[in-house]
Amino acid sequence: MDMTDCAACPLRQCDLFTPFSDDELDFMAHFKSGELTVTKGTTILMEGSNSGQLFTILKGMAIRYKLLEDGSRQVINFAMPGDFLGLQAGVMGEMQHSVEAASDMTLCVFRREALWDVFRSHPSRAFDLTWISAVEEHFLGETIATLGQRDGLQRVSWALTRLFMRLRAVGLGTRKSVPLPFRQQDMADALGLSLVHTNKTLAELRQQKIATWSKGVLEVHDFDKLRSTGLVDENREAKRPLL
Amino acid sequence: MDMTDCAACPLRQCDLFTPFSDDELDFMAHFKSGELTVTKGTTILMEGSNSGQLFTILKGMAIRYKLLEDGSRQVINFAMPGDFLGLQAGVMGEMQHSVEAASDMTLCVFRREALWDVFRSHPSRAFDLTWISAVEEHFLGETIATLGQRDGLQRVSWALTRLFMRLRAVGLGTRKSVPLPFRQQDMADALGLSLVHTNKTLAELRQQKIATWSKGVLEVHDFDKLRSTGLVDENREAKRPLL
DNA sequence: CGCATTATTGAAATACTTCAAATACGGTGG
DNA sequence: CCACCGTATTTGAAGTATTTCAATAATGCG
Repeated sequence: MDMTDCAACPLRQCDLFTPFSDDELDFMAHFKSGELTVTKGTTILMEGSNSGQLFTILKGMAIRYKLLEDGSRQVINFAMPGDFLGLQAGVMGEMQHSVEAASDMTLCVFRREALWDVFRSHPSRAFDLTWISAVEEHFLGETIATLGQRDGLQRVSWALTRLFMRLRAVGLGTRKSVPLPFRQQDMADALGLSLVHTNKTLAELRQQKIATWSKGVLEVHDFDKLRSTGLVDENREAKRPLL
Repeated sequence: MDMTDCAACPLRQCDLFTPFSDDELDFMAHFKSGELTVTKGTTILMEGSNSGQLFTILKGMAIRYKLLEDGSRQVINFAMPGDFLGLQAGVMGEMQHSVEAASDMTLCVFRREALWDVFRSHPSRAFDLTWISAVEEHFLGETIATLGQRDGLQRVSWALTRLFMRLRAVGLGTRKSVPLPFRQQDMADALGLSLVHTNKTLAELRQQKIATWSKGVLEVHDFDKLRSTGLVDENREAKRPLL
């Protein structure tokens, strides 16, 4: 099988993540049951379903979202390489949101039953799982603060700043640009803004030579301006575990 | 010491929570290091701090919030009896939000080091911790959807519905009313609305004889109307673990 | 009783939405 | 390689929910 060896996993190199011990590495290789390749548009996990699998994103990006009763869609966040998918169904028995591939993707697949083994036999990795969950909570809290307290320009700047920082941290793009394969509609649904307003706000950032997002690529011309407009604080992201 | 025995803990009776096995009960009693009583207004946990303690709320309610760079405040959510506080600092090493008592409270206190014991020696309880974290994530996702997609009346109705359901589930209040010791400003900061608009929206719910929130008590006159206005679906809350 | 905090109400200002239509883009088949 | 079609982006203009400003009334605490 043409499967990336965990030992050779490029994500391990990113200093966004805490390093693996040899033991942990062994276990991950055992935990891993395969690799999945999906094309843009594929639904990876479905709200209400109880997938038998858990994933870590190796390549590509995805959209986590909820559909509301009235047909509108809320994008919860954007998932990137290194992100873990399916933990909710793993512990609660049911996904609370759907996940759709925004680009072609490669995913590391774990059997759900293996989750029990983690808790029974690898307490430090179980701890890491909870850690990952706590990190997720932290970002959701920040999102709530953004939707609740910031205006359109601040929201868009916040989102672009965070995406840029995260993508750079996993080694994507160049010094001032990163791939960003979403539609403006996705961004609008993430920020609770209308498509039209999102578009006009992006136009303003472009016109002010702060950032340009076009054809799937985000170019940041003035990072500090973008960051301060989005009210994102300067200090670097804390390390977190990778599964 | 005048401390509630875990075996006698009234929260265990609520069918919102999964039942305890005798083993689990034993462990919890061991895990518990004391009880804390605080008065309204006390800051229990502080953003950026690394508290040595974890808590389960036994009595009273609290506000989880973040202060933003520009001075505004976002209330992340309201914490009620049965909620677990401090897990973020426990695993990530630092709180990402503050927690302040909205009424006089009684808290069950756990030593932070005990968290390690849980993962090392009690895998099923460790699993529950992750479960609790996943439940938290679920609610934050729902909050994001509310702030992003719903208008003022829907937001207020959503919040009152959830609070009412949750408080009833932990045995508080009567059939149609529950204690709700927050200020309108707290609700406004939670929903991303101005105080004035929140007030006018509450006035409308009152005038329409749907719900009245006054002097720390929420009376729900037409639950189904409130629920449907807030676009909350009918199915009952899934059980979750209690720590 | 008096003071500080919280709730209430009216009116003006505005950020954002909705509607509508034009333009650009990307992929497909001829 | 070009023509075509569906999807995504862009722009203008009118409408509206919500904010902000400002002032009064009620509540609760020492």
